[in-house]
Amino acid sequence: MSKKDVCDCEVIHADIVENVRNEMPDETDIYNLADFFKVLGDSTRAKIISALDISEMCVCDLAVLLNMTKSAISHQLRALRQANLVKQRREGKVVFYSLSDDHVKSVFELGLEHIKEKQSGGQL
Amino acid sequence: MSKKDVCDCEVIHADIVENVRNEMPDETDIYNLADFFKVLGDSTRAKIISALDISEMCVCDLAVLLNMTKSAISHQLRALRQANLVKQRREGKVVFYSLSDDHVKSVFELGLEHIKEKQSGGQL
DNA sequence: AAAATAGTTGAATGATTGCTCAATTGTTCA
DNA sequence: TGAACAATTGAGCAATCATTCAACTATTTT
Repeated sequence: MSKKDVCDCEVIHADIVENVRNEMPDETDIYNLADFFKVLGDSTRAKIISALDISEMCVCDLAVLLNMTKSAISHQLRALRQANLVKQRREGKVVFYSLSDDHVKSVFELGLEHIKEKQSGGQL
Repeated sequence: MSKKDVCDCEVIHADIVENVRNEMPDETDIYNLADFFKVLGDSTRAKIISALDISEMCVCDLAVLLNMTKSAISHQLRALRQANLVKQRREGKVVFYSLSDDHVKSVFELGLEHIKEKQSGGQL
């Protein structure tokens, strides 16, 4: 048994651990999922997504709306693009961004439900 | 007009910007939502949640399952606890953790749909 | 009371990350 | 062609964060 190399404790419930190990989603999927949430887990990117959920916008519009530089917005749009959350459309000098699918909207709405519930339910 | 203090560009579509500004969710909500996703956006915490979704587990079990120290697991459980994602139950020396509500499960499943779709649909 | 085990906590550290700044690309218009 | 503007990019910096390490609390057992 070499599992104790890293873990500094005995297995308490070997049966549970084995069962969970077999039932757990593929490690790669979990990793990708965490990366997906990581992209959503920044307030600037969350604002961008909330905005694009209402209307297609160009980089400059987003910069004015969020009171940030075009550069900062562009950097974050890059992250959103790489995660397949937004798509772009060029019209002359202007690049318009919009959400690339409906999943994000659903995920956002579910997340909002969660935080709203915790706001009223428990006190911090 | 003092908005140009930060943004280094002219407003391209003032009407769109104003409309979006009025329609956007409350800034506080977006901020809390981003914090919620930030907690999910780490592979260790995502694994813990995936595991607890299958069975209640103690810190030691999780440490063995994920091949990490109890300390590292405990630190992450603290983050999950503060975000109201997990709850604890003590039984003697052992503390059992479990998911605190169903929202997380739904959010995870939606997120998985998203990444599965992108896997088959587009190539990197 | 003392030993043993499960879990928590705080400080320290190495890695990641968001923004700024400066330079560059791409497009339009004179 | 060159000036003007939208957007992108890379390097650098400060802040955040995940893990380690060591010390500590809590509970059980002898």
